[in-house]
Amino acid sequence: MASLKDIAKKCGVSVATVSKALNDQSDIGKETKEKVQKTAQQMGYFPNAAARALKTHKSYNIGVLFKDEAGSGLTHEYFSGVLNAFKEEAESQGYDISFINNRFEKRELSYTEHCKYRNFEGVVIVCADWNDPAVIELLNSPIPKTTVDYVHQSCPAVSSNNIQGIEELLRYVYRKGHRRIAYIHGEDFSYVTKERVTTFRKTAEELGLRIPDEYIRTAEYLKIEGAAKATEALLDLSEPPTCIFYPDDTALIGGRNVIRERHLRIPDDISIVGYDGTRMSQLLSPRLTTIRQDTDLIGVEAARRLISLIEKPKTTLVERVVIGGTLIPGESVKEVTPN
Amino acid sequence: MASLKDIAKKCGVSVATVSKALNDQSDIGKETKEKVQKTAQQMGYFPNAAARALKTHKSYNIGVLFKDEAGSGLTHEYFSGVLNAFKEEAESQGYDISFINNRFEKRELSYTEHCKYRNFEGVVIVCADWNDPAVIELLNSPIPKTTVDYVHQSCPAVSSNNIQGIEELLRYVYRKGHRRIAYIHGEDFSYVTKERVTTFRKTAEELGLRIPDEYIRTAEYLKIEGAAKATEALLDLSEPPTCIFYPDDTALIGGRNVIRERHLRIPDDISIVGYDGTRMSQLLSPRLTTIRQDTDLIGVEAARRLISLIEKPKTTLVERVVIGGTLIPGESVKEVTPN
DNA sequence: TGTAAACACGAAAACGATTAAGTGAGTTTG
DNA sequence: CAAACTCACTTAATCGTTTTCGTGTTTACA
Repeated sequence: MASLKDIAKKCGVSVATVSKALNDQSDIGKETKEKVQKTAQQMGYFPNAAARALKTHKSYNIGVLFKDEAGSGLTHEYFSGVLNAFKEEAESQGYDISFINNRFEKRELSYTEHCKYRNFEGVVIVCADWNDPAVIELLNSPIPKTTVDYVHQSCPAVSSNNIQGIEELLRYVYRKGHRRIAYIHGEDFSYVTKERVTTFRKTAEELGLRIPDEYIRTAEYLKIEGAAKATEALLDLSEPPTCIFYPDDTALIGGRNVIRERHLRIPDDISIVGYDGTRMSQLLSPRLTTIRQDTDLIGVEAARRLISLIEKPKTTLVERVVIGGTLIPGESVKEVTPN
Repeated sequence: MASLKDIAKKCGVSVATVSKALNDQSDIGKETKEKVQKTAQQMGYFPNAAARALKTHKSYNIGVLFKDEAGSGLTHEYFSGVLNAFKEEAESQGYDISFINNRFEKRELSYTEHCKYRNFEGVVIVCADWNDPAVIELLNSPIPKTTVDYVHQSCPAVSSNNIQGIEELLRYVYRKGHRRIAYIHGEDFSYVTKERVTTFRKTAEELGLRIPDEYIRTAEYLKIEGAAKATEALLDLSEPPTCIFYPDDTALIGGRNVIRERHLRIPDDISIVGYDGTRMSQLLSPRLTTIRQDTDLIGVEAARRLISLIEKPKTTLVERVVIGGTLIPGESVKEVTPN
């Protein structure tokens, strides 16, 4: 409400002086500066964001691209966890968070245009269709940006360490004595899937495991049907696995249901492991063995990188940041004697 | 990038003319208007949000207060579902969404101040500590606002219909033949709990059910421990219930685990019902009998009310809007013969 | 003591838009 | 045919900041 003008009047100085005093500039007398600052405090002054943004082209506003499709966005624990951490960190550094969209008045706007319209200083793409031309345009735009769980040459990327995660998980299961281990993985085209599958194969080799082709199957992330089907197929094999890896904790439920229907006990008859460390995974009984992705750290790191890119573009590295996950032992993997 | 000035230059008219032409004002010749609009289109013009906000005091920006404490905020399916729907609806009406916080540069700002600073036109409070003085200040501020799941005299409130939900659930269970029905409800101080418990008691009376006091127990929302404990107590009764109501789908898991540990089968030995209709509830086996809260409709309705309040403050009713839930039969309640 | 540098502040333009008021040309009207 | 209107457009002020440049006063130094 109170503006620089009001403060200026009250202090008997010019608007320029007030502005400088509040911005702690050098060419202001100590006394005046203090007086102005005190008055501003008393009047409950804070700058008008619009005016400041107009003049300085700094909005202290960060845009978040967050497309919620088929329950894999905002309402999904992993992404919303990342967003929440991102928000906290960005806010603590003085930035506000807004959602990017592609609408403006009655017509459409590209994401990039929307960002310019709102003077976003940077953008984090947490969850999006990476093949969408509008997203690609945004990636190629000069706006500072950071991606989560997707690597693009134009900007820093923060993602969880799938290599370490899968390797750790597989070695853990191996130590528990399992040798017949199946992997139901997510969609083939996904970057994440590729990393995980490659690592799975490589680690298996290192351990001297022979993984038959029919042990490696595909099922959609976050959907139970595919995992259920794949589980059926695995259980129907003449030599079924003793342990099954699932794409994520949610898809795992599909397999878990099938196993229960067949009156097999987890982990006595068959062991299972998930991925994500969702809240749910630890509520179930037996608790899931899974990898907790560190959504907090991912979010915080993404925010730090982005803000660094905004504030010191020259010295900020465009690199991939990989955040390690944590193995949660749970109770869904049984100790067996290797056969 | 392109400003009114650029368009003006290109069209050989004044800035004012361009502004009017684009805002479809009346005192502009048809030809000029078309020419300007076409040029603007070609140049990829869109207004500068900051400049416009500065001049008009309209930011087309809505603030969301969303405090994530102990996993009950952004990362919770119910609230994030509401937020997502709110976002969609608000965006489709030309508003953008930002998060409210209480930080500004190095110091703190109240929520109200933050809203003024950012020129938010309205505020939706989705999830907050309603006893926090800062929240109360915001509620009492003149900023247009809407609350979700909390009723305050100052603004429209959108909430799910707990009365209908509990009544429907209880009548359903009754029809299935259950007579010994226990209710583990959420924290006593909560508005939602009060409504639900009152309704439970009233409906029970209407059905001629006698609910012993030890059948009504308290456990925290969204936490499994309390529900687990309460379940133990219920199962230890000399005459245990045949069906247990839980505060929500998540807390229910606590009870479910206890039941499984005791080698009781759901629903054959005991029936259970949840509340919320979370994704998880339908993944479990057996699928939960629960009430799906219509987060989509709640979000959309909250957005509509708020925007209506912003755009036509005189004619918008400050009333409570109650959104009905949907009974999801699931498989966790068994048909029994009443005893 | 004279000159230069340092200091403290103000005037004014600018950011990009909106809008009330003004202006000149053409049109209507009595 | 002069007065009164319309129409279509321009001028200029304004929103609240920031920032460049200018100016007057004080201090420093030779």
